[in-house]
Amino acid sequence: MSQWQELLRLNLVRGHLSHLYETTFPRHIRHSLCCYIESQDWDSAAVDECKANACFYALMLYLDEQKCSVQENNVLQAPDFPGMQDYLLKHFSNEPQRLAVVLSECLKEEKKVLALTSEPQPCVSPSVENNWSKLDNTVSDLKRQIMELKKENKTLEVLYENLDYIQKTWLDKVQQHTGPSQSQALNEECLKHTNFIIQTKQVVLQKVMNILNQVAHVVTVLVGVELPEWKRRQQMSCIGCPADTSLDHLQKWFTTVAEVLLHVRQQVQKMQDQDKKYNNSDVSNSSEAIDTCAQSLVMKLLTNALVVEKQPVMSSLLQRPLILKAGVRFTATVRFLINLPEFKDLLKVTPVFDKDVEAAVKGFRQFNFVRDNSKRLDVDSPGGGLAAEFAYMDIKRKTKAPNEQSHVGVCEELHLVTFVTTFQIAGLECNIQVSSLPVVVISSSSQVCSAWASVMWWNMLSPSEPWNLSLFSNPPPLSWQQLSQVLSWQFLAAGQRGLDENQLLMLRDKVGVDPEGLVYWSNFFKNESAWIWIDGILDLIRKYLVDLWREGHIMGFVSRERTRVLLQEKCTGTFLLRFSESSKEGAISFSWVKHSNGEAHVHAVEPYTKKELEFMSLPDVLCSYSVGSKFRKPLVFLYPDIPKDVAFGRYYSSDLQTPKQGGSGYVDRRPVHVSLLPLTPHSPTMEMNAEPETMELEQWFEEMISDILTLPAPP
Amino acid sequence: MSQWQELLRLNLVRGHLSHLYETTFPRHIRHSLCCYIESQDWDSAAVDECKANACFYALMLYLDEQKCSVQENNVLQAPDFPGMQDYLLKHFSNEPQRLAVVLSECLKEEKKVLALTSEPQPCVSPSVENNWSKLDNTVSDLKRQIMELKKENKTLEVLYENLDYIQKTWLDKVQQHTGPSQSQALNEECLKHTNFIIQTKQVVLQKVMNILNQVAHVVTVLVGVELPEWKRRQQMSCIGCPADTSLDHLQKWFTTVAEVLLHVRQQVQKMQDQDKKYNNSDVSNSSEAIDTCAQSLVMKLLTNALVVEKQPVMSSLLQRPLILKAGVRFTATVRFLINLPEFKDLLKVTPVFDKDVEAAVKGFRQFNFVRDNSKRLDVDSPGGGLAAEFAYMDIKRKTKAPNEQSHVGVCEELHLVTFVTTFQIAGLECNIQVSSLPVVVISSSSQVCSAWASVMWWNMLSPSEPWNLSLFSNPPPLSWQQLSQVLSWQFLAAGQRGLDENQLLMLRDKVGVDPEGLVYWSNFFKNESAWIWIDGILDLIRKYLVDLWREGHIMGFVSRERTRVLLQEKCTGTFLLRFSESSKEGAISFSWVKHSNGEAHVHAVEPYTKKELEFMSLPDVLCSYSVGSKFRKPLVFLYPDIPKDVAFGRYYSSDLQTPKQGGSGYVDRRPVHVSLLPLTPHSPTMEMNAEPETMELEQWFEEMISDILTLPAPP
DNA sequence: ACAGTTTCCCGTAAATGC
DNA sequence: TGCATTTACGGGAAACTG
Repeated sequence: MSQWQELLRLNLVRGHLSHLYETTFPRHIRHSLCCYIESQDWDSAAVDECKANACFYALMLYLDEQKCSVQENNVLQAPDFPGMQDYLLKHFSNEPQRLAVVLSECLKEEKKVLALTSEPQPCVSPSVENNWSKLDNTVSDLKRQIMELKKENKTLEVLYENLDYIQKTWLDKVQQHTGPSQSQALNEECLKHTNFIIQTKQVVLQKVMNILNQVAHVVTVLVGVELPEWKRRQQMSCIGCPADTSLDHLQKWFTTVAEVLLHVRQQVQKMQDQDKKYNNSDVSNSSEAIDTCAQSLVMKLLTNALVVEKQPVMSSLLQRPLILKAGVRFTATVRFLINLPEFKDLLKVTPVFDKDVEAAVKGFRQFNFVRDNSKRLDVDSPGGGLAAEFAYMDIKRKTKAPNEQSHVGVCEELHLVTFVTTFQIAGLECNIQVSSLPVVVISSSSQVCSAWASVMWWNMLSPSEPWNLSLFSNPPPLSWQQLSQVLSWQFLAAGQRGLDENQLLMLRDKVGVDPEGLVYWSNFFKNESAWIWIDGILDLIRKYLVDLWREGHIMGFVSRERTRVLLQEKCTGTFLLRFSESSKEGAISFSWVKHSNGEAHVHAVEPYTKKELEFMSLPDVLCSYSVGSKFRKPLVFLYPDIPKDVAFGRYYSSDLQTPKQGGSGYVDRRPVHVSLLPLTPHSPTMEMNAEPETMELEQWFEEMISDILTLPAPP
Repeated sequence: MSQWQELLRLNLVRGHLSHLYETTFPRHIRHSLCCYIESQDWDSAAVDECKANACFYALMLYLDEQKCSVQENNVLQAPDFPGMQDYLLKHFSNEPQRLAVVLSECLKEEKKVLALTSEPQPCVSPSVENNWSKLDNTVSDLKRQIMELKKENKTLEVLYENLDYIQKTWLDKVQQHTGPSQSQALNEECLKHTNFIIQTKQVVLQKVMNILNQVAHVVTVLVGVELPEWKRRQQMSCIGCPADTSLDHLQKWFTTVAEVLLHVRQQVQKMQDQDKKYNNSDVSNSSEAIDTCAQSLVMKLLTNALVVEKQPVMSSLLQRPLILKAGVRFTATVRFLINLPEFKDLLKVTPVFDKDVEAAVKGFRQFNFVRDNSKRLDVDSPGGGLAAEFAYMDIKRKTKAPNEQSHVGVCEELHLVTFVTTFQIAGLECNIQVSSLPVVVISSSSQVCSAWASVMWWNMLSPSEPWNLSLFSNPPPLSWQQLSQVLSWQFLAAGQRGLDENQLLMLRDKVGVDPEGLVYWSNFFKNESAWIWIDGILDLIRKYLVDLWREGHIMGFVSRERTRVLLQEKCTGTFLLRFSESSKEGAISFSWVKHSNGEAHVHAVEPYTKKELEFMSLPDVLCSYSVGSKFRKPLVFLYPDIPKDVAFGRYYSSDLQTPKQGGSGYVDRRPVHVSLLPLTPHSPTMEMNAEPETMELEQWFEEMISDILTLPAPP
């Protein structure tokens, strides 16, 4: 199977990948030519113009062939090869290398997605899928069984009724109108029938018990395995893990099993009624035991059926759930997994803040909801399940209690939103509730960074209920393994690409890992912390560098020293992008190498801050950056050897070379960033700030000559 | 009298002028050398380096002379001529022309301030000052009179007592121990005394009436002229007029007159008491009439003594009072002009929103204060008067009434803050109140612009109470005369410089003035209005251009056409700064002239917005702006002929030519704005974007040669 | 549909508490 | 005093509402 087909099979062409094919390369071409594309070595072609040309023309040839082969068959049903060829010629014939870069990139991204999926971690693995289809089968089989049983029971009922009718209407008549022997025969016949019925009933009861046993097992699996696993997946998803948090399967299983159980109880009830009606007491006991059993299973299912489908989240911080700001609205969705008509509009759910939590004891601040947020679970259109979105919740701090004296910071306090409901169904009184994951309550958006550190830390540490809300009064360490995982997710969430080995190694040094591979909360988050620095960079990426980060053009986390080592072996003009280690606000710099007099000099530009990138995108900076009074361009190849314009060209704003004549009558202008190179450390300091690089004279004469040649002749 | 002395006499060296001498030139030098400085032609020197040098050395010589002449007298009491010389040498010996520019500028500014003051408008004119000293005299004379009268009354009282004592103790004794004739003589003597007393009393009463008459006149002047005039000055000051709003004089007059009146009443009371005591009823009538008269004068004074010293203003919009935002705190100060000990802590003042205003009738929105803002008037330290600052007021909108349906916009609704107080003094029950000027209530800061338009318009139109709060349901027009005045004030407030004739002419065209010289509210403020555009520019000046605007380097309001006309007669490289007419957000552009092939081409750069100036100050832009691939600098002289660096040099940031080596290890960089000049309209369009200006080749060769010569020699 | 108006809320700065 | 936390509010945008 081709890589593409595998992706399609697992339904992985979505999100980031889907976006990639919306913006950089037509998905339909990737689809139609999947095998051919995967057979070519785009990676080499991306860095070798000759190879790129060769690949491009090979592709054109291939398309020619396809066109021919199609014409022999049916033109209409075949892929639109001529269209594809047109597209490729139009977009890439002038720069085949860009095609190579794009396709190499796409294939790499696909591989990455496939790799992610096959990781055993909290993503859905094939073995899980296997379990799921087994459960699917089991559950549908249970439904089939109960439906059959229902039919049998119906038959039984008919038999009963017939027998009863016969006994009641004919037995007397026969006795009156015929002899006792015939009456005796009839009686015996009836008795035979009765016995048959009783036997059948025993069989049916046996079947019911059989079903119940199976149901009990399924319920155990659902409540004990599948639901906790979903909750863990949701938990990980909250902190950025690309996990499947769909409730479709669970809802189907819960619904069907509940349906089966309700049917069971209904049938048992019927049989008990029959028994009463016909004064059979022989089976009552066992049927009652069955009902009790069914009832307890129903209760088990019901009490676990209420789930927080979407954890509390503020609309402005969708990527960072579980952070609530006092006085600002947040949203949460609750779903009842048993989607049966009898529950429609039955459940009125009320959110309660810190229900049963003895806040005062812990010394936490206390909050409550400002208004009544109760909602009835109604059928939501897309999924068709019973859900309610609590969209206008906000909390307010209670006037401070005197003993409210916490020894943890506000972002280390953990609170709960609990959803409570009470209802009757099938004679059962239900009081059920479900809590959100612990939330952090802040009062200013400047605390989001700290709050998110808590959320990540806590969720990595606490895989299952019951939660320890005082975890941060003595926070356990996290293994670097775990921390690097969650950090990578942050970058995946912010910039659609995680962190690679080298980047993580650099971060490992920054964060401070103890010899046992553990990271301590105080090191990670408290003063001078690595996290504040990382979060600044995440924000930088989110706002200004998504494209470049997604495409992997930002090495980013690489030390100054390593930058020097990497660059000095490359040719003059090679550069790389790295995040400033000194700025807490998130800033990006570039370093480039210049060889002169046999020495390699690596320079780094003053980092660009968010404020500056607001004005001029990084690609534009890279495009126009100049050095010295002659405005030479020192940036040529993105490390290792990608021509600058190949990597960033598509993100340049309309070029300076073609001034727009917008009719406004104004002369267009653009900012260009210029540096005077400082004197290189090894050369003796000169008095004047003359151009320190003597090599330049030669280069400059070349430029001059070429400029003179291209100038229009003087009149 | 020298210009400087005139300024000092009128106490005009404050505000903008004072600031000027804090930042650009030492005030003490200006002061000590005032006549000499005013005798030189700095204006010519500012644009002629030779003259500037000459002036500088002449000044040095003058100082030398002064030094010598001083040494003959007393060194300690003379101005510090050596210090001045040191200062001037240190700061200007390298650039005498800058001294000329600075002094020329200063003298111009001084002239401007003098001119402003002598305008008849709402500023304090000499004739007014004259009136004030007259009032001063009248009032102190009144006080002198009443004090004298008090003494006389005291004497009178002693006489009375003596007489009484004699009559009561001696008359009987004399009758008993001596003969009736002696008794008769004594009786006659007493009668004579009594008559004398009665006569004296008449005279005193006459004097009292005389005083009262004078007081009545003063009260009429105070309440009818001075107070309304102060209120009008305050009103104009609110909308930017540089008027004197000090209450010192009024407070002094009110206080003294009230004191006089209270003394009058006290004395009259005393006399009435005497009359009662000694059973004289002959003067009672007239003294009672006097008291009634005094009482009514006191009441007239009291009811007018409460004033809003500082109109309601939000702390974040100090330059724009009378705009209140619901839910945001604002401040107002109330003063009681009668600063007598008996009023201390007596007045509890309560602010009420829209008191007695039938809001519902007009359909205006209704508001009220959130908390009780009552305050007692206490002695404020600086002025020593009775005042209270209401600092934490904020208002909230009432739940909307059903008939609340206004046909004017929210910024056209006018509301009042009324300050109410009730107290007893000298047996009088007083209910007095004073209202602020009408305020505009907004709900979002985006409405400030519109609200300020209303405030300006309204205050220009309504010189005195009673206010018409529904003025905007049918807003009268404003004369261009008035509007241009208030517009100029806005620029004075925002950038410490008003608008000149030419700028106003350009604005006149923008605003749209009808043939009768009237401007209509709907034209000025409503859709596509001039005001929104102007306000954007005010904001631009306030935030980024105060210095340049203050110094008059921004022509600003000048049409594109006029720019062309002005510039084409100047030499290549002459430029001027003008505000973009197309941007509603406030943006500034520069236009420059270039002569080539005998034709003058005037170019204008794409305007710079606030967002861009946030990054790079306009002087830096002007300094670094370059054109073409060779980065030529097209800006040389600020119109008419000020060298660029003379005008803007002191505002350049640290120069690109001297890269800072901050030890950070990063290469410093700076943005430079670059344009490719479009092809000039008259030359035929060329295919490639080669340099269109052929003149450049020659210039470029020159540059090249000079560059080669200054390069370090190759190794 | 739409404009005038209000609400919402981030991000920063200042105030407050501890 | 210094830090942690909360409050204030401009400014931009979304939401409301006639």
